Amino acid sequence: MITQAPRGVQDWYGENMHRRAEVEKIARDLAKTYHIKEIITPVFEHTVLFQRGVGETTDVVQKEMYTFLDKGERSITLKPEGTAGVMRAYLEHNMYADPAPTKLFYVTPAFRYEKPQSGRLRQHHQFGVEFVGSKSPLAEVEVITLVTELIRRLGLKDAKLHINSIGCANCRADYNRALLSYLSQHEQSLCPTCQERMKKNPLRVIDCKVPSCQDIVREAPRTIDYLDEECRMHFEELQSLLNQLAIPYEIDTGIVRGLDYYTKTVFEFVNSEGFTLCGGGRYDGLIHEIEEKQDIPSVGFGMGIERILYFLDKEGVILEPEPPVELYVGILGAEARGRAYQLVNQLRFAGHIVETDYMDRSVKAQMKYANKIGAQKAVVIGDNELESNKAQLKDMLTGEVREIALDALLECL
RNA sequence: GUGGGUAUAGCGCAGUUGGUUAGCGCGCCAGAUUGUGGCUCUGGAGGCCGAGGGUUCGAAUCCCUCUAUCCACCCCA
Repeated sequence: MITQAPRGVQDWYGENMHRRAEVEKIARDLAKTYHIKEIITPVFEHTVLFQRGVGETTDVVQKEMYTFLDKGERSITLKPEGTAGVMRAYLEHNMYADPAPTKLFYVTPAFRYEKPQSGRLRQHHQFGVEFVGSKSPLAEVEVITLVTELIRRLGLKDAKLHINSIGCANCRADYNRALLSYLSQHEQSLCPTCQERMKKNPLRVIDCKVPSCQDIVREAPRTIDYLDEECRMHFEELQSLLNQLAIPYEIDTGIVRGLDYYTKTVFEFVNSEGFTLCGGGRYDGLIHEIEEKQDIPSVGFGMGIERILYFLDKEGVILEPEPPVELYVGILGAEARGRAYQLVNQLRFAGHIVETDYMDRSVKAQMKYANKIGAQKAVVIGDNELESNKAQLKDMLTGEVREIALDALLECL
């Protein structure tokens, strides 16, 4: 039992660890070209931050958070998503006093108490961006172009941008009234969960995948028809910018997103089977939820790294492989050990990937090992080599051997 | 949260209607003359058959419970 990790969490090692590191590297490198700065916030926060930020009525807050009392009787929660903590840090460190906008990216674990299945874990990892301080649709465009390019660099082909506008608090009141009155006409035909949703958060009914509910939803009032003048203009401008940038998109009035903080723009990248690769949108009300005296607009998105790896795998995308061992240095005899090892480290310090023997293996076994770890070249260092300053450098791919001066080994790599 | 499948060596799998020391492939370690890999051959290590209980003379095999894991739904990332 103690050799088994808790349910829904996994270790990262070997090939999978390398693939994750590659994805993160591609994301980081791209973010930096946008002049977006990295931020790391704590793994846990005060519970109230998520209750207020993510929203009391969401599933995430209601039943999926890892919440506990610490020894000082404070209610603490492991972060279930990346945005709230970043916004807290933004306010705590008065980043609104810096020249606006503030552009931040993060790579973070996130914790949700859910039943694990493929593409769904209790600890997962997100790469995300928060663009704080701009109400311009160019902020959405910035985030969307970044994701578009990220998906391109990762090599994912099967991804389409879907956008929608769910309006602001002002439009929402009108819309909810219209939606509720429509839904109540069809209440009997809705699935039981949707009948529940009607009472708590009618917007969620839109997301339902039950065919009978989808039939009803198809005719339901749409958020974009209830936008006020400002929200409508905003959405139109966004589309115009996307058109100018030749970024293909589709308006999908079905996107509502699962977190309460979204306003105006919401977007998702989905594959042909309808699975979400990543999602985001605008949340102009979030900062106000955390600190009432502030009212600062923001846009962001989050991408699940595990999910990206899953889709990469599915599409058969091959990422940059781990660099191979350039040279294996075999050691022959205890007398040569110290000086051979010194040579190994000299090459390493010069930037080369070098491996050697720690197992006191025979030369034959060492060559076998060099072959198994995929070393490109191999050389055996014994007393003879150290005395004569000459060694046999073997190309492990072709089997060719050539004699080289030992102190010129560096130049042969 | 609801429903279904699975659990035998590091990995992938066999294991008859319950029957004695639980196998195979790959991998790992060692050897096939003295200082050079890949191919081949030989040998070796490695399993409380997921855990606990029950039925039985006898359980990897049948039954129950638990745990883990996978899949679908829900939700999401």
